[in-house]
Amino acid sequence: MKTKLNQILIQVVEQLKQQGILPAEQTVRIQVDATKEKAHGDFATNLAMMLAKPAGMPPRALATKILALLPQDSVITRVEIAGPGFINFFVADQAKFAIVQRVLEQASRFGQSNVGQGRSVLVEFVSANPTGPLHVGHGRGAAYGASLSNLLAFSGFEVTREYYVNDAGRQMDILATSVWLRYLEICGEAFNFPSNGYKGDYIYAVSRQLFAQRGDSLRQPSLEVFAGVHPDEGQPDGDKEQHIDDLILRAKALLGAADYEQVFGLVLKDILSDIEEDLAEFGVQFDNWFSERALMHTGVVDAALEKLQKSGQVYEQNGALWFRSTDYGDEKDRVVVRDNGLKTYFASDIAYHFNKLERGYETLIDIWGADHHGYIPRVKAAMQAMDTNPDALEVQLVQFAILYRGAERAQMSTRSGQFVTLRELREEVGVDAARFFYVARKSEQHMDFDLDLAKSKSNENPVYYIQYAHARISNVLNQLEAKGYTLDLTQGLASLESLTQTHETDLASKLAQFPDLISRAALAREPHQIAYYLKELAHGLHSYYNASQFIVEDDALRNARLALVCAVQQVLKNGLAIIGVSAPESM
RNA sequence: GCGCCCAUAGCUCAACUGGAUAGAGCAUCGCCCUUCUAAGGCGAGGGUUGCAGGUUCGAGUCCUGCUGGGCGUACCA
Repeated sequence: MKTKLNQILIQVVEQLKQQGILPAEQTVRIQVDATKEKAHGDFATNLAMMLAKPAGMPPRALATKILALLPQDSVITRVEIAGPGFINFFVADQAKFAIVQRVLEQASRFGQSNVGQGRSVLVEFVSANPTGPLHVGHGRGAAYGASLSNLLAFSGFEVTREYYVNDAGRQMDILATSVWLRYLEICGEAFNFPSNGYKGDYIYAVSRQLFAQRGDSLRQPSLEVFAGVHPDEGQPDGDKEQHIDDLILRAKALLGAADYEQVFGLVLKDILSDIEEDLAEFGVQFDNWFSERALMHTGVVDAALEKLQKSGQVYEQNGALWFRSTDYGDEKDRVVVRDNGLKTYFASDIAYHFNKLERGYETLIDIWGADHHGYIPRVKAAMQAMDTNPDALEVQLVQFAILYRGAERAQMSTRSGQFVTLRELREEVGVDAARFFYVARKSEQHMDFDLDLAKSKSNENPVYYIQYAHARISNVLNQLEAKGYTLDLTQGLASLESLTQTHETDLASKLAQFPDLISRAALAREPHQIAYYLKELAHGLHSYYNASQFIVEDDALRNARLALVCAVQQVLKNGLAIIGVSAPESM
């Protein structure tokens, strides 16, 4: 309907040009919107107001001219000029119900579009360091990324979901060393655990696993382990960073390359499989787990650096290698190889983003925590320096969820071992509520997450409101059989003209908005719009349910109502599927 | 200091990307279960959209300057 009005208006604009009312070279963006208020009809356009100036006449006068040019159409019962110059269209009730048949025919495909035009998109999200379990902060990125990916796939994009595994670098060494130290404690060694080591329970679990596999064959006397190690924080002249770095060197030296690798590999595998399982239970799945270590070991990072070197975009200073990111608008140049010879995380990221494009993706969507926003200019700079288009990268920042327990703010820190994990959240609140809660908020909006509220009053969560609407319809269909009727959709679709209630036309209009809403949400990367739409649709259903009985004696009326309600159920289901929430048959 | 993000009802959030009288849920106060599920419905109250200017037919939305909060500003990841 909306596209039809669009086409009509395009023709009207052409005629205005021919009549000399509009300059021939005038470009126009036709805008037709579903109205918020019923008094304004079903659709409205602001065309006359947009063109008032180029036409050199008042909006309402122009609107009158436009009205005269509109072709007769049986579907449009009335057109009127309103307010400052809006043109409102009133659609015949009977035409509104045509959507019911479309929904039922297209079923799970209803709402799909081709706005993506088959463009290949790589959506990279979560990508949390594998140094511990996911916490609730990651949950928001996971929920957003998964929903956005579904939304894009539904809208004609070719989507690949990727998790970048930061399995290289110092944090991983600290982790491996922490595991070994806990292992030594299990063996019976006594010492002060480094203040900067990882202290979570999951470290013990891996250490016990290590002990089970290797007995005490990796044991070293603690005196030997701490020999020559810089003192820890809290001791005279102590430095926790220096302390842990020295311990890493001791671990590597005392264990040897092969055994160190085993410890490293054990903890990495343990944590990664835990993350993968955690996400799967949260309804989030990846097509690809992309390893940073692999990127380094296969020489991809070196190749990227070499490319920059050849084009003269890196230089040496103070023993480090710098990339001239200021040439591309960054605040300062960035180190890619440190004076100790280690490549920075940024070096891998240059190679990684180049690699993404090399794999053939046209659009790269990175979903990052908002604390990484300062990182965007340098990555874009690198893409430009690597001779690729920086506009191919689109960074979606997700703000932190600030956790509360009642009025008290809960602190999160992976290393102190005090945090709320995603797993705990799932168990307390449930997957559906958690997914919905996260995705119902605009991603760049700061968000307060009150755990006490989420679990103690979970019945008040809006997700149940939507699910309830879905379940209610299932229940009606069950009741239908219990009362000895059979659903006859063919008759229902043929009898839609018997639907005359406001609730019914409202629902039909709402259904008709779904495809457009999906396209808009996909292009804006805003899955939260779906959540709000579903609430409104559910509200329409609940109102209708309270106002009239669906299972009535009149066959035609009964089946018409049921056809409408089945269509509502289908759309609820499609929308919920995109945001990763289940559509229960009963509650 | 500089940069990015945010500020909307008591609370948590929307507002179709510049449109008409700024909307929902929670909380508060009235009603509605002999009916297909009351996890529901109907209604009421609640607002100078942080403040001050500007842009235009029209601003919660855009521009400038403040105020207040978050984040960033590493040879960390």
